[in-house]
Amino acid sequence: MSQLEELKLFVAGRLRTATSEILDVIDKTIEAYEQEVTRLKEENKRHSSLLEIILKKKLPKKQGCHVTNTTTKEAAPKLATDCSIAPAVKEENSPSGPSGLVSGDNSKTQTSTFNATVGQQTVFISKERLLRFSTMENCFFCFKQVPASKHHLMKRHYDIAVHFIQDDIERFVIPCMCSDKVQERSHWHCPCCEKVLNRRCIFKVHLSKQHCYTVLQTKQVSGTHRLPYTVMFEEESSGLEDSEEDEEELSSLEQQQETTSPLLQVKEKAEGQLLNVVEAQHSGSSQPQQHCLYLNQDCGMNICLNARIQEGREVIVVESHQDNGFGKVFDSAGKMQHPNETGVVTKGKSCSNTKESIAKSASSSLVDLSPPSKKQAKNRLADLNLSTVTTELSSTQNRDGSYYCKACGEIFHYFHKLMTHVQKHAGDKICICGVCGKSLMRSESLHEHLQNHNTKNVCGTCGKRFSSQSRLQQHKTFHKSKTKYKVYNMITPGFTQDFEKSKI
DNA sequence: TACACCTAGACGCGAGATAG
DNA sequence: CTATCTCGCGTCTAGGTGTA
Repeated sequence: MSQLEELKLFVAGRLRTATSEILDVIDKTIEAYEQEVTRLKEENKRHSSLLEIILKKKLPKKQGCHVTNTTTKEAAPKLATDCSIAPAVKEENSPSGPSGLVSGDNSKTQTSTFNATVGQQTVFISKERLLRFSTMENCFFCFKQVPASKHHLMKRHYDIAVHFIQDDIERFVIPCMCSDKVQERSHWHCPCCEKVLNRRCIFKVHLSKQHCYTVLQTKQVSGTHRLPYTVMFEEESSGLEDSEEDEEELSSLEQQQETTSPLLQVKEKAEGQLLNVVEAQHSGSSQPQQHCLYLNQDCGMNICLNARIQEGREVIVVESHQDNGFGKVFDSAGKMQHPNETGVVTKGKSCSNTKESIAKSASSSLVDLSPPSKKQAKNRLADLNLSTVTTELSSTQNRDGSYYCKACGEIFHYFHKLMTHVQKHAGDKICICGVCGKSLMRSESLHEHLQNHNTKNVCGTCGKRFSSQSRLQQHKTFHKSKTKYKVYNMITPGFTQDFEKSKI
């Protein structure tokens, strides 16, 4: 037997051994997996029956107590039939919690399509549902290896969740750090359109505008107000371990509800006072007033929208304060320039071969910048940049009518968008603010920037200036939410501890 | 047809909060 | 104290619409 044959036999033997070992491990894994599935099936059944008991016997009596309670009451029957809700939402309703992800029974109904990379849910209807993911193993929602402790889930996920109302049910979406992560940051999975958004505010706007959901302020959600009646619900939810114990708890909970009903009256009274105070704060403001505690988001998002619609576009007049040097603009030669009445000083420069000639003409143009009309200034800007750029980085129209940039090949459906794009290849800023001298890429950006100098967009609370009315409105909602909590604390001192650590 | 404008979203930065 | 994270904001980008 040659050495080659011996080697073959040796390798074959090793391969057989390795294969058998691998198969053993797989068998064991499958066996353990099946056991887990069986256990979870039983657990699911138990939880389902328990949920039925709770829904039948307990929750109808709590109607009108609190949002947290009504959500659970309505959640099961509604979610079961609501086809408009994303798979993740349906999955959330399953009592199996995190274990449901591997449950064979639930595999059909819980196929989460919106987050294929992880298959996890990020939409919940109660805090307790989220806390079922609590484990000392790695957090299910974090990309990094972090133990999913209760504290972690609360601090890193629940506390910054986005709460919204869908079909009269309060839900919340937690941020996750799954493999869909955007720039190593937490992000948000839209439960409706599967879109991944990387900013909380963007996600809230997305929910509000794209899906017309009522987005609640973070600190105004029912789960955050840790009144006794919400604690009551927590106890109820935490008792989902054993049906017998649950029956006992249900009876005790009924007793608790009776004892806490005066607290509910106090809370309703407090809400009434709160609304009065809030309305008083709104008086004198042009913003629409809101009359519902749980429509606070309307004070923010929706009011913001209304304001944008109602507000006419403002004419910006930029004043150049040359006495103190503020607003002075200098050309490349150090010569002071006078911005035109639009606050725009065009700076002609190109990366082309004709750089010198263009710079020359640009320089002369700058000197000659007597205040022409805005349109003239724009035309000059176009003369200085676009025409030059197009000669150097000329673009071509495709047969289908679209345009593409010869420099990078990027395709545009609109010619003017191509022209804007081409400016990037010129490699220089083209617009300079006549007030502060800041250079910006585009005239639209400059227009937005100029509103920083507009005294109209000043926050009355903190005095901050903003680039646009919408930004100011967005900022005002920040103050508004804080104000409400101050009021809330005054009315119901019991809340103080919860909000002491907030930004108030 | 060119331009202004609106809108949604991305991106970067600084400030502040918080966990370790 | 430091690293990490979120948030608010300014700016940029691109799709789309209205209008002169």
